[in-house]
Amino acid sequence: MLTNAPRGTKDILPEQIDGWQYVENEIRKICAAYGYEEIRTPTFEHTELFQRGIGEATDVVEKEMYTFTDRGNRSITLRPENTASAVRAYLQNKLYASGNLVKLFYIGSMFRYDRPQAGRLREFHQFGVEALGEKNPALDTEIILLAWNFLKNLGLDELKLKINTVGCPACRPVYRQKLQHYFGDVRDELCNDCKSRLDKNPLRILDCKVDAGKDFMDEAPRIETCLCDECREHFAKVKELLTAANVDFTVDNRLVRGLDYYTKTAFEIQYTPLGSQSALAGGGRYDGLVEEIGGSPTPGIGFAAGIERILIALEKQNLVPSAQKKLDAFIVTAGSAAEVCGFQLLNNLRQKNIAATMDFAGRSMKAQMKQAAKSGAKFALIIGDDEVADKTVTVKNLETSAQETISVDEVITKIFS
RNA sequence: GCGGUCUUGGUGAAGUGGUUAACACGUCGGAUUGUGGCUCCGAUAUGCGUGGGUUCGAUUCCCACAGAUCGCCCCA
Repeated sequence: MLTNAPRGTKDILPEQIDGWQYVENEIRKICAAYGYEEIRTPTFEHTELFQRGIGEATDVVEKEMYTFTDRGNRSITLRPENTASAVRAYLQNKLYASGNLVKLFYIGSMFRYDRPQAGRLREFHQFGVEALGEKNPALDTEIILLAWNFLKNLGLDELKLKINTVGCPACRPVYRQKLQHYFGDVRDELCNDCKSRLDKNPLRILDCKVDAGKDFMDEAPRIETCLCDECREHFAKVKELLTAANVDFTVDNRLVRGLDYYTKTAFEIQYTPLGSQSALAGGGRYDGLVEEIGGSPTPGIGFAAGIERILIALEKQNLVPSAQKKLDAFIVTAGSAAEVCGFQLLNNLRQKNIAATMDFAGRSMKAQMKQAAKSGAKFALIIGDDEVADKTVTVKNLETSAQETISVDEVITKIFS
């Protein structure tokens, strides 16, 4: 118990950190290229921010949040996603004051109380971007391209980009009603989940896997038939620009985002080998969110990507580079006088940022040599009684086995410069 | 939240209702004087996820719980 991290959490160990840093560096690179700046928001927020931002009726808010009352009697929630926080920070810090489009990205832990699985943790890490203040469909495309190129550049194959439009407050209600009528007629044939979705969120019936094969699905009304002119043109433009950018995508009318704030463009990038947790990134436009949180009407669009999932995908394809951190030197000593000299030398080397270490366990010289070899150090710096007396060091090149004895004072200049 | 599978040392694992829980890797030590990578020798689980139960006796059978994993769900 004491030695087990809570269910759904994981330690990221030193041997895994290369992959994380690699992905984080790639994130920073591509965000710089696209003009997105990093923001870091608090790990927890007022519960109400998520209730309002994500939507009361969503699964995330209904049953997946880590919510507690703090000692000051505030209802606090560990962030289940970062879009609401980013928008809150945008408003609180008046980032809109620049008058320009505000482009942000973040990397951080998110928390959802879910049943853990490979690629699904209770504390997990997302990277995401948000662009606030512009409704141009070119921006939708920019965001999709950022996500797509990011994953492509990592070398992942078998990526699938799916896009859809979910309408806006003018046309979605119309579609919603149409669906309710349509599925209402075949209510008895729906699975139990979908029966309750019928009232809450009929759009979600469309991507139900239980009912997927049933006859009435094919005939279900399509959103295209209900879109208002603005949404139709917007979607057409996004598709046109994606095509111009030479990106393969499929329009999936069943792609419905689970968070209430999405409007118009919705997209998802899947990596099919991941099985049931195949969504690497997902996002879309959320033109109503800023207003919902208390700002003046401001369009926005963004996406989030799961870093653990990306790493699983990279591992599957052997794409995680291992940065070999080699030691420059391993100091080997024999005798207590030598140990002091060795320690001095160790300190001097480190002052010059030369990666060095020595044995502190009092092992035999032979054992120290073994360790030196195993450490990957290029040089063994050997100090025994003779060297102490002469103020010298025997430098052995562990790759070539060549060795020479030189003055201590010359070690840094002769060997490591 | 629902259903299935799994859980043996630092790692990969074999195995049995009953005296020493195989093997391999790793780790540590040694093979005479101050020198590694090869080879050889030796050491390395009072313990078989946790807690109960059945039994003369359980790591092996039963139950519960926990964790991992797969599918559902959800989503990144």
